[in-house]
Amino acid sequence: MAKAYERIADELRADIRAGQLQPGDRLPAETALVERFGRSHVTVREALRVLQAEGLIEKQHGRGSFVRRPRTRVQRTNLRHQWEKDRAKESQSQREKTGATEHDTGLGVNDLVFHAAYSDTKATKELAEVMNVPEGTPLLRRVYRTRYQAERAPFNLATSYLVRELVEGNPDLLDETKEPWPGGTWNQLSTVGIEIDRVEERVTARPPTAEEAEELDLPPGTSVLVLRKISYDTEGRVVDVSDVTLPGDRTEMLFTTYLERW
Amino acid sequence: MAKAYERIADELRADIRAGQLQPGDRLPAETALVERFGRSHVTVREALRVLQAEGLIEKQHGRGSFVRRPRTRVQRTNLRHQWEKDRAKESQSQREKTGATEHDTGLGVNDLVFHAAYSDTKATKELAEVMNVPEGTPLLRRVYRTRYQAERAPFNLATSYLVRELVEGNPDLLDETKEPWPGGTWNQLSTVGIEIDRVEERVTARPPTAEEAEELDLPPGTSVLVLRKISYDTEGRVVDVSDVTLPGDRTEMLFTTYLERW
DNA sequence: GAGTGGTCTAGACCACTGT
DNA sequence: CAGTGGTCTAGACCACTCC
Repeated sequence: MAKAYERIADELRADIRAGQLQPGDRLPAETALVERFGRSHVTVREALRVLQAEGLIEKQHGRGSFVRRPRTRVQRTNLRHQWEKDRAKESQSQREKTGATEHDTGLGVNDLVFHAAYSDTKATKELAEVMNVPEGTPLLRRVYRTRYQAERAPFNLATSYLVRELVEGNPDLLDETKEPWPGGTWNQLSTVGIEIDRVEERVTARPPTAEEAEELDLPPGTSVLVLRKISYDTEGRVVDVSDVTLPGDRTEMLFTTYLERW
Repeated sequence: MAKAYERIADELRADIRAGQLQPGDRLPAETALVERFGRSHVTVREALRVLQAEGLIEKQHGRGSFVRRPRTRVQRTNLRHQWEKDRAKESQSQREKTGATEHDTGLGVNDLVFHAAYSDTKATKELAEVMNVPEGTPLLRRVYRTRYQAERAPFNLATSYLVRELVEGNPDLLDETKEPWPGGTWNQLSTVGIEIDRVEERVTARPPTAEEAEELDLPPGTSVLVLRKISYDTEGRVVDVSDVTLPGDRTEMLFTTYLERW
């Protein structure tokens, strides 16, 4: 015999898949479902919880439960790296016009709110290994939050680590008030003679931590994409390690790989 | 005043983060927690559910709740595409020795169990758009399941779509009993004169559907990585579209992008 | 205030695991 | 069998939204 909450969930799921309940539609109230299925409040809520975990519905306190609509996606492509590198060599006025995020989203500079905070830190064992420097090497940590002007929550959380010694030749690079820097990190690095040669990006997925869910305003039933980006310069040194957390339900990452011809 | 289940979750979470509860450790029994916090069974379970959704703990019916250990990861890199293309031109005996999955996982051919099923289908509107063919174009659908010999559940679900007209010149390509094909799809395509030129991969993350959780044996509190791989040949045609579902907690995707020098 | 979902209780019984 | 987590009830009250 199937469990009661599963039968309820199955029936509602079928209604959604069949289109009897359309995206945006409100589900019957919990009290109505209690009536309809002859089960307790707790059991009905368990069924809704299953659907919520599948990302099929969204609950809104005081309003109701709704069939979820797909969120508009932000695409992030690895073609941006070449674009960023090219941009780093352009004139100041040209560079001021647009940033990498605008490139990805198609939005104007004025639609986005940008926040940066710099701090000094030392390489942990794990970071030291990735960056190929001794443990304890002084690093510059830069924390970024970017959000749409119209929304409260940022749409990504980014932390970048630079080797302090490599960048302190230009004091402006240690000054967070210079952000947002026209031309981005790769222009910053070019001022101290560093040219990026290749980028490695490692992608995994997991449910958000409590803190991430809070900060990114993620509803239950969503995942985050975790991206670690490692930038190598032309001498093979690791010059930047960035950890980026992106909402899984609104981010699409696009990677293009070109192959050698036969 | 904080909610009771949140206070319980916070306390247990702190214990885990502080290392008082190590990965693999069993948490106190629910009845013990009911005692300790002076709350009802339901409330304690709500707290554990929060931790489970964060992927911090794993519940095992009849045994207890345990602090989760990180799962061993499978890395999937885009360098494999060049590797696969190179391999497609090697001798039959050379190609038989190893497959792309073994390349990724470092395992031998004998550690893996491979299953393939072919069927005929027609391009849906969505697929037709991606493949740049008319809606209804005959396609060959190929469904793959790959798993470790020692485990029940496959570690990915893959579906590939080929334009039937492009491949039917070689009847062997329509025969699922020829799988696993030494040298993989790109060798198969080379037998009908197709050379792959570039690969686009789109990555998103979301919670598993009920069916995926079932088939991949995913515990609650995990996400899936969804990969759509589109292969273009040297004439710019889309020759393969593959949809792959990967467990987020054991898959790391690595993409390397090379840049032009200044 | 009416209607919605959210939290909580005290208790019962079921299902699974290990001895 | 004892001990674990899983399901379920009937009811109370709280918190939020909207009119």
